[in-house]
Amino acid sequence: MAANVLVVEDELAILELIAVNLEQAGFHVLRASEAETALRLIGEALPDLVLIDWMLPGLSGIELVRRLRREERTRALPLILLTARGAEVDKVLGLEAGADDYVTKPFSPRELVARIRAVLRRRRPEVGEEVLEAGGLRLDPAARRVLAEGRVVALGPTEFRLLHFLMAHPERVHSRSQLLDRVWGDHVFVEERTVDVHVRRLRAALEPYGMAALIQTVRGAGYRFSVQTAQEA
Amino acid sequence: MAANVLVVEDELAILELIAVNLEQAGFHVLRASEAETALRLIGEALPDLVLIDWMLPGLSGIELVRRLRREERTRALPLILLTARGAEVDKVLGLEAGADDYVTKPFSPRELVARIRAVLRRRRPEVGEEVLEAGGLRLDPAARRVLAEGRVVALGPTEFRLLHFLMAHPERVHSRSQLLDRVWGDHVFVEERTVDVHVRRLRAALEPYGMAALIQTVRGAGYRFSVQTAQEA
DNA sequence: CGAAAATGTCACGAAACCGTCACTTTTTCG
DNA sequence: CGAAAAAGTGACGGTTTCGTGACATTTTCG
Repeated sequence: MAANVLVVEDELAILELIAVNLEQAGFHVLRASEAETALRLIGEALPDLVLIDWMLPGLSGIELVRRLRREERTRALPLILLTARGAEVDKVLGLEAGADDYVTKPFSPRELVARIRAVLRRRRPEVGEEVLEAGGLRLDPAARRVLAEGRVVALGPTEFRLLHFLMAHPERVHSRSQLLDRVWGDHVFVEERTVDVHVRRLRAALEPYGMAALIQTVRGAGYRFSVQTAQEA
Repeated sequence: MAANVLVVEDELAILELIAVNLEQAGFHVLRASEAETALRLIGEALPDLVLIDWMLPGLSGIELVRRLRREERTRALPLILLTARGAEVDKVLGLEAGADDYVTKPFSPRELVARIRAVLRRRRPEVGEEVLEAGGLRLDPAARRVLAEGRVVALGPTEFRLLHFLMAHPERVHSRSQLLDRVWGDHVFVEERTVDVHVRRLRAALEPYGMAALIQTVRGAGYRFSVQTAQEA
């Protein structure tokens, strides 16, 4: 998951309270205390969701929502409004302006996290769901399962993602840093040699089916999934 | 499409106006002019969506919404509230009570139909009433009964819905949050780990028939109902 | 009303998984 | 040939994830 959430809130105590809760729930948090900073951050690092307080100095929360909905780039950006209890009218205006949801202060942290998750879930399209087949291997992303000649191959989460990526981009070499970016994630810092270890684990899992040769080492460059050169061993 | 829509509205002129428009749009319309009749109709012929006027004699619209959301059988039922213009507070209360959307009177017929379609679309693709059979299990939604090799399996309501959903979408992984959305319902906020516990209860119920292996854990991803891999233990 | 059933949450322990390291083997190249 | 570089291998500690039993609360129903 590890979604980026931008929190726009001028009361610092509340801002931090929210941030702590979100980070505990596994989100990465960006902070802004007024609309201008928020807009700049959105421009720089397009977050996955923005949590906006209704009361902001300068450009108000609802105006920020309207503005984000108007612009092409941010039109589909999930937005949640924070409103004070009792300001009922505002909430409806917020929803009409294009917010995806709203949360009233004071809020329960659990509800906040639940609503964020719900909104994110609703937005996410299904991608990379096609079944991949090559060299006697069959990888089904929806079922999270790999079959070798009809037999189930036991893979850990990381090995599965690694094989998924390699099979989605076969017959070409991927450097260790590329693999770290695409399989582990951009912002994750791990040693490059970690890739070696997971390649080894993946090979070990394929070995019983005689398919370890599908994952090939290209010395000085990286790894490759290839059916063509697999036989030559 | 041909969805069943129950309209709850005490002003007969408006009720008929709505009914005509909906029928023209291809919906099948049920009518009720107060909450008690509505509840009876919902009990008899579980409609696909209920359109509820805020102002009703006796049990008010919003109380009806709350009640429907509380009860097991109707928790996931799509609800739209009809409110008079200007009654902003009501709308928000309605949404908080669990309505999926609201429409202000006077409304444009086109908007009404559009919102109904939108809410229905957002809903789960209805898990039908058809009998599901897989891996020696037989689930009959109409009878709300599960048979394992001909013998009745004792399941609680939640376990039944969980198994129903899993069997309706077999051979693919469902994350805990997906399951919460589609088995518990969008409006419910419960911990993700709750899913684990119910999976455990479901497995315990299937265990005596040696069918616990049908429900599989996919580490880091969720759960899966699968006949294919069930044997390999 | 009161017993029974169902539900959601928590705490604890076991198992799986991950990243890193030290060491070995293989390859490259002066 | 022999040293250096690159990749393979096995092991280990720490963390995450999941299964399990227990418990309090709510709901159902006689």
